[in-house]
Amino acid sequence: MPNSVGPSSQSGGGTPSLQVQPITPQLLTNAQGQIIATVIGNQILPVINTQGITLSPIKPGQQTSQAPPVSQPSLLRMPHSQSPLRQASSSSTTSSSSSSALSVGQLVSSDEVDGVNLEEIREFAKAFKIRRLSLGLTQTQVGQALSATEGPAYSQSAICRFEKLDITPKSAQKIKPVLERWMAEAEARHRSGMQNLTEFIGSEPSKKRKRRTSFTPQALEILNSHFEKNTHPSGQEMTEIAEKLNYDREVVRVWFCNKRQALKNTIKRLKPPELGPVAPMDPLVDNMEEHP
DNA sequence: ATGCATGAGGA
DNA sequence: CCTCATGCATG
Repeated sequence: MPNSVGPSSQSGGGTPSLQVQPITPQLLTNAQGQIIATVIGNQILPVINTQGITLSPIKPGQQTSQAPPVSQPSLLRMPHSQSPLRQASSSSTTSSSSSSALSVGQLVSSDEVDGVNLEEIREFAKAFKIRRLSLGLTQTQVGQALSATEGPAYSQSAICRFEKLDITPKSAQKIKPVLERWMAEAEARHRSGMQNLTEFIGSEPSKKRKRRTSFTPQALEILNSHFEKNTHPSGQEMTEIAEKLNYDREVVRVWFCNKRQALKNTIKRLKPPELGPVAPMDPLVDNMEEHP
């Protein structure tokens, strides 16, 4: 019997010390891959929890509407006369080219890039997954339900990537309100006994798409070695690579595009906010997350 | 969960 | 051609 849960070596009567243990929700699934329950710490909340959704860490100030309050980065106010032109209208994204680069002289207490609070995103992503599982819904079901409603729709892939934070901060910020809004509705309906969360509005016949190319391990090694030397091969170079490996040139080009993109997409492993009195310096922390 | 594909928008 | 945001298809 494979014990799937983590170490619960908790001898009773221990001293209530300040043991910081990040809540790591574990999922109990059956042979069909269906979620049976969610385990958080020492508590187990089964999905058949018809009413008592015991998790509502909604703190005051959390908007349920889709109005993006666009929290402004704490700007240092200059001891000067400011122009009385201050409009709180949610302006668009001020395209800052450098996402990761931080200007010197701008203290960033909470990590955020492109005006996105990664901290908040991380928090919501985790909460979302827990709430989704509490309703007994799969990523696919959420995706389908989302397509059936007004507003932006997202696929299972998108849901997955959001939960895993395998996306850019910008994307996360965009999808968050959508999921937030939908989740609120879903929970409301759930309480009403209405199980019609996975309504399926017929999908139109979609265009046929090219079959996915499957690169051989040998080809991948060649491609990767090229990529390490140069992430941006010239057209000429790509043509030669394609010839040598006997793949479509376009396929090779796309491979490089996707490869480059893969390196950028992820707000995991973006430096988490430094806690406490300024950590000396993190030269290079390679943090491999486990994959649940 | 992730790899390759598509398509819009930008130089 | 590239980057970016996303999704279909697949392991």
